[in-house]
Amino acid sequence: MTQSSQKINMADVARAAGVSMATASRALNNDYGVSEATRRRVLAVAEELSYVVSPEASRLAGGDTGRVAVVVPHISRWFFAALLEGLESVLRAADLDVLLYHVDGIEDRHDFFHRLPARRKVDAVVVLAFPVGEEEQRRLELMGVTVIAAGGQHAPYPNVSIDDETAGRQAMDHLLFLGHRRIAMIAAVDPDQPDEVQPSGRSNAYYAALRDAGVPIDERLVVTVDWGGAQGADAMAKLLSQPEPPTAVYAHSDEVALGAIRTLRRAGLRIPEDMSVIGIDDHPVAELSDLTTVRQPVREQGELAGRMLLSILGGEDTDHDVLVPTQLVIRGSTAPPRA
Amino acid sequence: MTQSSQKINMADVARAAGVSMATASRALNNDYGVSEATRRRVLAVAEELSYVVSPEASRLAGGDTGRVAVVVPHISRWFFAALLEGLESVLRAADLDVLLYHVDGIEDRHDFFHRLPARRKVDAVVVLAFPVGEEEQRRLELMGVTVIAAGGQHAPYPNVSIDDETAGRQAMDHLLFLGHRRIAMIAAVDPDQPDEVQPSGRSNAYYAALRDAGVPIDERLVVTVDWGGAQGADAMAKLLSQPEPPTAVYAHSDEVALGAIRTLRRAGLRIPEDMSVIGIDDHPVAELSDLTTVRQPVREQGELAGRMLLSILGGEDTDHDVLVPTQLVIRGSTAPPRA
DNA sequence: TTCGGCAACGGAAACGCTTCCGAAACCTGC
DNA sequence: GCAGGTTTCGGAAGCGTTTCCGTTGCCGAA
Repeated sequence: MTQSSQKINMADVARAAGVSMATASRALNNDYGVSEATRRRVLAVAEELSYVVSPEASRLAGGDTGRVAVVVPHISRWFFAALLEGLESVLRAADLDVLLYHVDGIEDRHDFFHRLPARRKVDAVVVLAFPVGEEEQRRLELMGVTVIAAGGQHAPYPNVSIDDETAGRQAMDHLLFLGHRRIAMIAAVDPDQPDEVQPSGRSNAYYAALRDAGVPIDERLVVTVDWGGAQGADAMAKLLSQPEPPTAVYAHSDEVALGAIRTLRRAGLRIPEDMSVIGIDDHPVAELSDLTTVRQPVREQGELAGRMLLSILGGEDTDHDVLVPTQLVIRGSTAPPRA
Repeated sequence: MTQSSQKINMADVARAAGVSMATASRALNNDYGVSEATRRRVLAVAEELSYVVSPEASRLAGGDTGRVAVVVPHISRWFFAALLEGLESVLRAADLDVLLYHVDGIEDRHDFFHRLPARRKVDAVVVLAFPVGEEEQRRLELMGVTVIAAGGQHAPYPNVSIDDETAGRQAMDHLLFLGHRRIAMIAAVDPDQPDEVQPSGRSNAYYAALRDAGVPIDERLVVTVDWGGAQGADAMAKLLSQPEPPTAVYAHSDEVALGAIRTLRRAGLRIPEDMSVIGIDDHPVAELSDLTTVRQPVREQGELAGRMLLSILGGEDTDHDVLVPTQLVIRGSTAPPRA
């Protein structure tokens, strides 16, 4: 049994290597002031004894925790998961551990900011894709650590995200360019977020695009639903029940768009002949469903946020806000309206 | 500024409450041997001073770390994310912190088991949905902590998962019941996993079901691809290029099935009239795509694993293996073959 | 009144490291 | 050969808790 290895500490290693603990510590941490020969010897002994420093003791004595808290409102939705994946990869590459905090729903969220379970446990916190309210900011401040954000909007912290309004414009302009004039919008809101802080760039884009195109706005063509495919399906039904349905639908996300498509299919309508549909995100299934969309690089945003954090932690200056570009991806769900 | 709160330690609290550190510690930890009045006083002072114990110091002196490592091969795939979500929710409810380790690809995986970055940092590790090789088991043992698994197969650890073979049988039996005889299988393997440890329950089900139904096996109807929608699409194309294509397709997962459907649509074939398609998992988009599938409760598996871990950590006995039931969900992608 | 027992509490020794500071050993150029 | 500088290294003081023992004070029983 290697059970005994549990009890080995730095003193043992130092003794076995014939050096003091001070030197052993420096060697193990690749610190300055140890000859190459000594370092190698210490490292060899450590390896031999299968020794690893106790993070607890190390942190108690030394400085930072080597951990960062990541706060996410959802895990199993692709967007959030992809963001997390990108972030985790760069943080772990930098030997930072990721503490995952899923704030599931408004109550859980309140609890998180109130109890601050990550307090004293991390060097930084990354807020993933949700807007932080003012009171919540004040709570976060109590932690006294660096905070950055990714994937969200209007964050008061250093932030990487896309420009939602631009993305929305790319989608709308595509539909307009194809000749559509009766364009509906299925706006999606996250029921888990307080209303006041909901970003609205994707909605703004709708109105701005129509205005710029000189198309009058018909509020009956705007449906707001909770985020999700099923809700998108319902919204589409609502749109189809109107006396003068749209010829195209702009959905705030691909999932919502897919829901809309299901309704259209069930109604016997063909896509894109009878109705054009466009989403945002470029969710993996968008490609499988031949859905035209606006792509945003999600994993990259996570990675970028990770690098941003690393450099802030390293004391470097960085851009406060990084905007990553989005891009129209034309597939088979959009076409000019029937003449 | 509450900056000063950073420096407060238990000694300060003890002093302010007029007790010794020993008592303060006991009060803060709800330990035995403190009068109710004293405890309340200490708690009040702590709250007042906005004090929280230093986890590092606490762990150094005391026992466990209050953390558990979760190892996942993928994050942005729905199945893994949902599993993680369930697990995280119960662990965090039990005040355990979740350390996330994404082993991305075979190299990263090797590195993880070799360096054991979670060593000495956690009380337990949860292996999420991937088979652990023998050498890897040996490495894990070095950590000297509890290990459990979820969502995977044949784990040598306490485990919660579905019975893949049963799930596969449910899918196959449905197709057979509908009258299909030429049934193809699109088998999916994870390119990130070593071949030897790939579970094959879903494949076994295919052969067993056909055998039991007295249908001769045609190996040309079996296509094995890497996991993923695009690969499913390719596989379907391969199947369609045969002189005598199948009348139904059994895909190892919904994503793969969706890929197959895209190919079928592009080929102008109707589903289910010209071809039945069935998947496994009940991915959220399966509903949106009207895909018949075999549902497995994913989040629940994560939660179950969490509870299992909790009771093991609590010293209780638990079932070593928990199998959660799967269920056929009939939607619009399957029908009897054309006469 | 005395004494055993118990609840409440305090002193102080770990826990395993990092790092300040000083000492020793080595090198350089003259 | 030596002053002065540069490395390399060791001693030891923390870091902020938990917990083992002991002590004190109080109560009821003898």
